[in-house]
Amino acid sequence: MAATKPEEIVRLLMNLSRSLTGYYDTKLAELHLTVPQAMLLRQLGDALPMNEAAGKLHCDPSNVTGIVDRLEARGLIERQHLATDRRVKNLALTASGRRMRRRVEAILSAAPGVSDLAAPDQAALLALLSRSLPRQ
Amino acid sequence: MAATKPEEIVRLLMNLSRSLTGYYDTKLAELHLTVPQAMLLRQLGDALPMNEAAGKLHCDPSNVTGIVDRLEARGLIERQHLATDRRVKNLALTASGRRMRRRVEAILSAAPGVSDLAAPDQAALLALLSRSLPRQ
DNA sequence: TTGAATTACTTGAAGCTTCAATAATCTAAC
DNA sequence: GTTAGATTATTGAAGCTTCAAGTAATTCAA
Repeated sequence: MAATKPEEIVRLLMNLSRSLTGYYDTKLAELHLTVPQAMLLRQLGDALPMNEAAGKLHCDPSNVTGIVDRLEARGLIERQHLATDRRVKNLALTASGRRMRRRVEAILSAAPGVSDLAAPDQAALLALLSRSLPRQ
Repeated sequence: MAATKPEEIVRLLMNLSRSLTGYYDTKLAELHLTVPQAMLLRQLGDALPMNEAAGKLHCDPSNVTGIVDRLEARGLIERQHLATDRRVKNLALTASGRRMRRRVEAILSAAPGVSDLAAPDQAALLALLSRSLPRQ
């Protein structure tokens, strides 16, 4: 039997990732939310400095500014100045943001395809993925 | 033992995907190429209508226009009008594009993390991923 | 043959992403 | 206390991405 080409694994991995993102994108569109907006809402169980939000989202802090602008314009979150450090702006959900976050969580907790695997296969996949992840 | 949460698998999947893309991005930056530009070059073993290039890249045709603009400006590819159907523009590598494509292939064929798995584990991962991919 | 659909590509708007540069604030060393 | 250096958030530029709309060319049917 021929050796598995890592290249082929990468191809499948990217396809699956694109497929999942596409699913979330479609579901979230019903709420008029984008994937990055939903990812940010998900992190806001507790108020969070923009700074730390960028860390959770694995993106540049300057990126958070725009996402927050749009969520704030819709009244889903608000920037709160921190009294102890006036550079920092805490992101906090509004009442309507809290309701939206519950709907977002329901959508993001689904995993079409992956959840169809039998439990032992899911465990195996989890193990293999975590061993493929460099560092941490 | 608690059931594996599909959500956790998705998280790892996205992380691995981001990690791989980050690796390619860094390596390609040395060639002053972006990941989408490299992905397009990789497809151009033979000349291809922009149309079909969009299909291979799983993206909107309008997206190809901009990527091609930039690669063409650097003299790596060229648009060739098809005589038999003057709507179609074939994308073809220039001589310098062919050299660049070889360097791109060397970079994209690497799979850090994944390639460190033992052969049987790679085979298992391949199988699990392909079974997680919805349809076909 | 001509008029209506279809197809290929492009453009513009909106949003995401990164990087580099900037303003405001804070910390620490002097 | 003042100043030099870090840190937080923002802005602007460049590129990617999608969708909607537009143009040019082709196909097909009446």
